[in-house]
Amino acid sequence: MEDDNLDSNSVEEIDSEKAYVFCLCMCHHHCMKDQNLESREKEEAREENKMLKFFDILQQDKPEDAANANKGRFGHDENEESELVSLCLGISSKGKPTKDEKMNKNGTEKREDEDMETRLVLGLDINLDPEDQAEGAINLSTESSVGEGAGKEEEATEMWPPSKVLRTMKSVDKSEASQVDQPKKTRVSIRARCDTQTMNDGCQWRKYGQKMAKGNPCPRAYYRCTVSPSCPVRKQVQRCAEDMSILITTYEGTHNHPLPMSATAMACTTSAAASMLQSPSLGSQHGLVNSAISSIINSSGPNYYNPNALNFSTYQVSRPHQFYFPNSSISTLNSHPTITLDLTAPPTSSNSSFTTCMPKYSSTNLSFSSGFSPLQCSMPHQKPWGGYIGYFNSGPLTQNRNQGGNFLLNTGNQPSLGHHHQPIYMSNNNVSQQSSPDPIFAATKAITNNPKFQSALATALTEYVGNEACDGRLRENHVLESAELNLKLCCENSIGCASSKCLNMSSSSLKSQQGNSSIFPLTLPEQWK
DNA sequence: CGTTTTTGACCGGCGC
DNA sequence: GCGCCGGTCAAAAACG
Repeated sequence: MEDDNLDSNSVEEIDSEKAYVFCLCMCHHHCMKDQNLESREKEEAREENKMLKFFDILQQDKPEDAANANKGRFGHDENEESELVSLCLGISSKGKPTKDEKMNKNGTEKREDEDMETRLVLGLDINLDPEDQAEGAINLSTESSVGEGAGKEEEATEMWPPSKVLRTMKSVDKSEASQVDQPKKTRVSIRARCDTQTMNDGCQWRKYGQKMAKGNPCPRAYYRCTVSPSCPVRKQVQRCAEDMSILITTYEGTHNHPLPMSATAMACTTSAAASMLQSPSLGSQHGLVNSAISSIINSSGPNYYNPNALNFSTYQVSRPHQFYFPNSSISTLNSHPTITLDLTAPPTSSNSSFTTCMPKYSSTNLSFSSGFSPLQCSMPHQKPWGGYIGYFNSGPLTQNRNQGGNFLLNTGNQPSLGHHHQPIYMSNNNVSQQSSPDPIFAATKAITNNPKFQSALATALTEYVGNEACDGRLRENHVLESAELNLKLCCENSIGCASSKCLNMSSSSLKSQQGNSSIFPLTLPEQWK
């Protein structure tokens, strides 16, 4: 990331087209061999930096937003809420807690975080420990609970301590042995057709190992997130033994840093899936998933670095809401509860989601047949009504303005089987799923499209906001409405995650640039007003 | 020359 | 205790 020389005038310099180009830059860099494409990537990266800088500028212009956000995630100006959709996910404020600075022990890390101030933080971890939940410290993992969670992170700079350190810790503090009873890190496994070594999910990964796994002729590769040096997130990538065109990517852990916007799609999806897996009722009742969504809000607030970021983690579930997955099961293999999102199932008539495909694995299986990839269009909310065309994985990304404010995406369906990429046309109202699965968006959409999921989320938000977040300034009904709208946006915009900076700027700052087709999907679509 | 990948060694958990 | 297996480490090699 370079481009430190942007001046404040960059706001005017960013035209609408660039604005939605930048979000694509990281989506396909692993797959691009072509020199021209590489150079274009660099250009796009520069545009992303511009946009990030742009966010900071806007944030500086509106310090009250940060203050409000620190009060509560719904603490926007009420007048604005009539125009804006209040996702309130992952806004970074200049008023970040000082622990940010503590984490930035050297200049490099600090700059990295500065660059990512506008990015989102999403994680898989939900702490099942009731005490931690009460504190709003959310963590799925037993191991990573060392140093994770809102109440603990200040002492921890190494989120995923080396095994030697872990061993030492375990030997020192036997009192924590109770955690042994808890499952290990929750994993979210995503099956998707992919002809490249890894799915490009927007994050930066470094390979640290490769092993032959039993029962699979293909080696399993181990990657760790390198966006932040201390990020504990790991992923495993392995080809499916039965179908080599299917890539199984398993995510584990929570990013302890703001995510690049292009990575929020995956993070959002895995977070939602993990949230469902972590439902207290799921363990004892097959197929019945407790509200993933009551877990979306972390009440005591601060996310690791970003106090306003939405962490898909379990807030106290005072009133569990449940919804049903026809074919789900839990895998506790290796003590790792795993939820599998199967994005390879053939399309069905349903475009929402939880289809009735039988589980392929003895884990929580969600089969999605809908279609397109947030891997490529990971920030369509940057310009959801403007649209672009992208390819899943290795195909070239091109852009195409769509007059009607619609979203046009070429998913590069089943790239391993050819390169005839059929475009998917998505209107504001629904998604035509004419092609086969495109991974993460499908998952996100499937999860968030579930009416019960929406209802549960809305209720959870209502409870949360009504009780705590807004000092009584917002009416519950208003919040509920917002929550429902947010959910719709989550689905329609494919990732369910949007920077609230986008929210803040969408109406007042950017209307002139985009007209009705704001690059930020934060203006309320007509049909929802 | 810094970063990333490769790959054999090592470790811990688990079942027998 | 032993062996198997999954996962990680770290030195060397490769890469840009």
